[in-house]
Amino acid sequence: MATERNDSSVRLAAETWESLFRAQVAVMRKLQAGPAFREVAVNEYDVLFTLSRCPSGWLRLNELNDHVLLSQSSLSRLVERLEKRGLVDRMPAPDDRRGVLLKLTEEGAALQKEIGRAHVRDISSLVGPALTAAEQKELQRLTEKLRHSVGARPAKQD
Amino acid sequence: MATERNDSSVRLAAETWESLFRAQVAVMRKLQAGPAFREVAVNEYDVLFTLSRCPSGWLRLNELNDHVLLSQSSLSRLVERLEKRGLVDRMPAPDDRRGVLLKLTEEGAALQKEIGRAHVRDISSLVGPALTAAEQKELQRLTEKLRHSVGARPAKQD
DNA sequence: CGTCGATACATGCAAACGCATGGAAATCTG
DNA sequence: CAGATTTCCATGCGTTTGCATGTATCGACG
Repeated sequence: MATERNDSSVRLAAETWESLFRAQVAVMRKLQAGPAFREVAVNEYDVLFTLSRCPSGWLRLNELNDHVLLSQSSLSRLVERLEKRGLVDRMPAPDDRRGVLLKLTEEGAALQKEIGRAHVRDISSLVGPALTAAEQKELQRLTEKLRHSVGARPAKQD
Repeated sequence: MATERNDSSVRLAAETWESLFRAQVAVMRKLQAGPAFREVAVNEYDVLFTLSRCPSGWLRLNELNDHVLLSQSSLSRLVERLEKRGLVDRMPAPDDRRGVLLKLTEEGAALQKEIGRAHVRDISSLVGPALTAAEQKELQRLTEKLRHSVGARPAKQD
């Protein structure tokens, strides 16, 4: 019975998603317009950011692809560009010779920090005035819960 | 003092945004993979959807652009494609001859409904199990609040 | 050990995108 | 009302993206 859903609950889920999506669009639009994304595109920064948050420093291309809204081939070429710009280093994975490990270069880490600072400031100036601290915490909790539930699910039955 | 923000509040806002963004990515990834978006891309469906929700039926290209995360030129060409496929009608705006009015054709409206149904089902199967009804309502409230606050703001000072 | 399917990444190619710009119409200014 | 400025949409052009496919490696199985 948990999987059975009536009209109103289906409608609620759809409206919730649409609201989340539109909010994301609205915020993203402002962020993109800011000066922080002159040098690197949003997807590129996203990759740099994800690499910067990786504890070991090295990350598989594969795993990176789970965090970014890009196809495998596009990510492959995006990383290729970042490498040519000297922002990331590549290395064949030691335990799986199909795999590729990625790591920020010094320059890449520096650029990420620099853009990250401006980025965070922009975000704060958008989100800060919109929601109280408690509301932000609650929004964070709900979106994390949503993400984990969605990510854990093994896709949808065909 | 309302505009002054300390480190922890800046960090909270950034973490909140990242969580929202990642949740959006996770859900969008699943939605894109579904069979609903074989015929039309997400951006294209978004346009059809927005037009379907327009009370008068006709919508300015200009206003449409506020809802979609696309540049003006890309939207222009996207609409051009939809027109060639017979999904939307164009018409010069009567009161402003620079403007263009858009409306779904019968076929476009039918396609939007068909895809919309599948889309809503997919969303429900992702969001429904993740959050309780109360949580979904709260998430909707918070994201709406965020969107309105961000949208109302006249962009950022340069 | 050899074969077969699955997985990880790269690449050819057409489609879609953003930036810069163009032209036409509206609006502002003196 | 003439000229300057702004707004709205279209278009040229180089870049980025996704799909389909290719190549190499891994893991499973007889």
